[in-house]
Amino acid sequence: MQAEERQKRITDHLQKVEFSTLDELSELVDASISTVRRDLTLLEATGLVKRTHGGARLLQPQSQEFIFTERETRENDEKDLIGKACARLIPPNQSVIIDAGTTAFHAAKHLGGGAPQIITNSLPVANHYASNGNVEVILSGGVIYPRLGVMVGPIANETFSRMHADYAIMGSGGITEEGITNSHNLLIDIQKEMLRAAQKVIFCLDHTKFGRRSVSFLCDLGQVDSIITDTKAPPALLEHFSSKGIEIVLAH
Amino acid sequence: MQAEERQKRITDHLQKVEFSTLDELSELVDASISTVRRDLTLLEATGLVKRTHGGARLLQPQSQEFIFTERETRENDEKDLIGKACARLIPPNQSVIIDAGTTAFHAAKHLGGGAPQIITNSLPVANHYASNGNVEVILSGGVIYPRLGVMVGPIANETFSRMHADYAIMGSGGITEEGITNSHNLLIDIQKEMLRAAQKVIFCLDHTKFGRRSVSFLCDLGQVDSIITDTKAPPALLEHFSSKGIEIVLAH
DNA sequence: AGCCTGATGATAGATTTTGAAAGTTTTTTG
DNA sequence: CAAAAAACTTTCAAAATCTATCATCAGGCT
Repeated sequence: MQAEERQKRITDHLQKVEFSTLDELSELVDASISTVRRDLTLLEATGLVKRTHGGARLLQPQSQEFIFTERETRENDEKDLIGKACARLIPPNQSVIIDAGTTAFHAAKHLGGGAPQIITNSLPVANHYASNGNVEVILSGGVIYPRLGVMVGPIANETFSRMHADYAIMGSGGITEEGITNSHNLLIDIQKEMLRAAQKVIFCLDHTKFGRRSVSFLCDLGQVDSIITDTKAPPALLEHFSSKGIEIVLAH
Repeated sequence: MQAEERQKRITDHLQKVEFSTLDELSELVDASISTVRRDLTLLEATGLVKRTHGGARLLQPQSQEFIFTERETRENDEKDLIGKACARLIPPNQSVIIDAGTTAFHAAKHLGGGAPQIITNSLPVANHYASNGNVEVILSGGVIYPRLGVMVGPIANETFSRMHADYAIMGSGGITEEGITNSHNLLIDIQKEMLRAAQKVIFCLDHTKFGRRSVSFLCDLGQVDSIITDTKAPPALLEHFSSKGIEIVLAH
């Protein structure tokens, strides 16, 4: 049997059983334990499978969650730091709108303490708090945009159009001197409503977003109160934003 | 069995029973008491489980992943069969409202094939389809009711009040000759809207629900088109419902 | 052919995990 | 309150598993 076929069979098998021993796999693909070991090391590098003592297990059991949740978290010291810095900016007991997207999600993770009301259109954020009794989570509703777990469409729009909140924690695809841009039109409309609904607007943007321009225009800099980013953000741009009266927080 | 699988089984078991003794766990995973102890110390470090004298208990009983999700499924042949039978009743390409609750959730799992529109206030149902591109899921929005992952409140109510759908797949706390009852008032209002919005109303009720009466009245039998239950349901009551023109489906 | 390459299976020594048996602490019982 | 029982921690040797290495073999190339 070919190496690729073996590896496919192994992953398929793991999809079904979640855990498996080396013996089992070795018999399944009719190869020696050594070979299965080697296959597993390769598969592990792809991120689908995790080697364990004596076998392997599926890394993301069936409902592949959403693009983030655990996987991204590992590598993202950066985003996580931004998230923490953002959470520190928010006083306890405020109502907070949380945008959909990985960066905002990381901020949400650290909000736990004193946020009595979280308003979001992000399914991952909702899941994160759903089982946690001491935070009130309001979901916007709407059509689920599959891979990202965002709710979009008229229902989501309308919910936000009728909301008011103390803070909005936002993410986006890019920021330049001309303003903030994002990639999806469906999201833009909702984000505009979020900006309108919030007293204070915080943008969480890692350094890769600076100087980038996505397809759709979201808002100009006048609507932004704070920007939280990491230490690799270009100082020139930061200086410019600062001169426009935007609070800049460098997460470290 | 390998370490990780053992630990998962232990947590799963604890999700169900909240507390368990070492002997019990040791037998469950077929390992020595020493090993179970070690596993528990590890699990305790993750924060999910708390060791106690003589056993372990779940640290955050609320965080049980909405009580259902995927895990319980395996053992629930009964509810699963009801779910399958329900899915068979629904022609392809219909819009389907799905109630929150375990029974309706099981029906949702089997709908995948030809249901282009699912409308629900259940977070678990949403999660189940969120990563699956070929089903359109509309979430009602609302405040998340922690333990169950249901969205409730005015936003949810209003969303449903403006919807129309071909089918509603419902669950409830009890059914008697006088009608259908459920336990939470917050849920009742939404369920009433669901019934109104749907052309055809299907109730999924396992046999334990027959003859039981919960605190709040939901609807009388005239509003029910079909009841799906298991073979242990009391024939006398079934006969009575049938005589009122309700279609009865026994899942087997 | 002859040589190289890459994959495979086997083996030896290092590492981890396991179960059991010490001794200590906590809980129960009289 | 003290003794007994149960449960816990620590320790240790055996068992299982891992990594690294090596010999073998099939296929490709000059």
